[in-house]
Amino acid sequence: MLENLHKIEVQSPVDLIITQIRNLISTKQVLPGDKLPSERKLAEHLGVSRGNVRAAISKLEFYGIVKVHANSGTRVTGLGIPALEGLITDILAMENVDFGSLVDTRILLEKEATRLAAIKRTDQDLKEIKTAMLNYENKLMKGEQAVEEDLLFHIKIAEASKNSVLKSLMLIITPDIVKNFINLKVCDESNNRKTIEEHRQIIDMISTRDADQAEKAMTTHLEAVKAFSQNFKP
Amino acid sequence: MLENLHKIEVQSPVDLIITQIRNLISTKQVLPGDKLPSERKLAEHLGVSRGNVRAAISKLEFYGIVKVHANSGTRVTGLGIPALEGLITDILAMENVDFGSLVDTRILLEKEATRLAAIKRTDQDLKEIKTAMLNYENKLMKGEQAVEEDLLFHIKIAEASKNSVLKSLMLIITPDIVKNFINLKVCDESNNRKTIEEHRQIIDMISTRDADQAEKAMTTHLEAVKAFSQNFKP
DNA sequence: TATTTAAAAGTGGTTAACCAAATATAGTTA
DNA sequence: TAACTATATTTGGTTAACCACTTTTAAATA
Repeated sequence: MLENLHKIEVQSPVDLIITQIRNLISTKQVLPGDKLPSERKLAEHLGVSRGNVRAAISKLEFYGIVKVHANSGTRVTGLGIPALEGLITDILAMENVDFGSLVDTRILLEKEATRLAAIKRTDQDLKEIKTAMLNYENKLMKGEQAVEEDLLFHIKIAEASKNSVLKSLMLIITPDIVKNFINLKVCDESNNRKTIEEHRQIIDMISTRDADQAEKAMTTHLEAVKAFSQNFKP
Repeated sequence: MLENLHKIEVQSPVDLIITQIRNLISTKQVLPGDKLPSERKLAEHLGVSRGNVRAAISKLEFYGIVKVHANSGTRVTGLGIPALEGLITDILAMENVDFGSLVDTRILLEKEATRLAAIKRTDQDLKEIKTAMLNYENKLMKGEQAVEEDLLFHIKIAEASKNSVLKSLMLIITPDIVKNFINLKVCDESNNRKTIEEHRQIIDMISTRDADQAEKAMTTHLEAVKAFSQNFKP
């Protein structure tokens, strides 16, 4: 009997409001550059409190959809209406992203980061990467999970690439990776020794500034993760 | 005389609060899994209103640093303390990213997106890409700027790649690209004909499902942009 | 009529009080 | 003593009033 009950979609007030405002924009009732209705009017029309409208607009500003000007108004930014069609929902939906895409994209970013790191790393970078690696190994030796320490090792490499955007994007997808790893219990204890060896090889190649080999080592390291993820596709 | 005046760093209250909370976490006064002090106590200690603390925590939740539980408390998420060291500031600083990194990373993402699009595109995808291209051309013919339409063309390709993360990341960096393009007045009218031709080649290769040639065509298309950006490095 | 000026209406920003749910505490009972 | 219960406290969520600044409006002035 219970299987006939459908899961209730809890949709927070602010998400509802965001949807409404998006409609306002995509139906061209508000053009880019135009002012959004004031927070008070929005609140009254939507039948919610101004605080909720405020929170929704705050999110919208995060996504770069609108720009609030103190005491003056909130304007829709120039990024054209057409692009907005699916934009907001897509970014919001990133939370429920499929693991395969996540791993593929991670590999793409990390390969490039490793290549660049081999070329542009400073001695200080190398030192920090090694420290991160040791932190990972130590935690592993104590028999604890070390997903976060592992990720930090990779982020340090991205840092050494001197490409700030590359690093930022890695930071953005990192929480999702951590979440999925823990959910799926990816951490295979038997692979620890192999992982440690692969890390050391990557560092060696970065250390000797061999970009091609560094990228190759990282690719090898990540392909195992990808193979694993494919076994868990729903 | 005026040159002796230093620009005043306007730092909004919430950014200050975020910094304080970050310190609280990175100095291990609050461990992952621990509850953050209540909003009221934070507000009192920091000498600000609870609303500001609320806004700061909201941002922190966006970044995945904390998770708020209604009527119970706000907890620091598992993503380890070490990674937090520079995380928040880095993401916040992404607004002032250097154009070179931005273009490099865009090329990286787009090459992969184009490759995948050639393989995985549906007929519907192809149709939408062509529509986006025509929108771009039409606006160009009217002598208007068409940065946004250009970007939308590229986003449609990312959509066809069927890799949601890839698309999301492109959406994230798109506003920055638009901003910089407009600031630098990159749109070179003399290149219009060349750009249109390159777009058509990319579509042809995606249409015939030739992944290698599609990626190559996209690379050619973007290299011009990269060359331009290097002439404008500060 | 064109320009200036002053008042009023509107804006986002901020604050303090109140709400219901979750939690901790003390009291009661077996 | 242990388990349960009722109460008090603490929590994030919500609301409405107030603030300072901006924009609009309309009146006064040249």
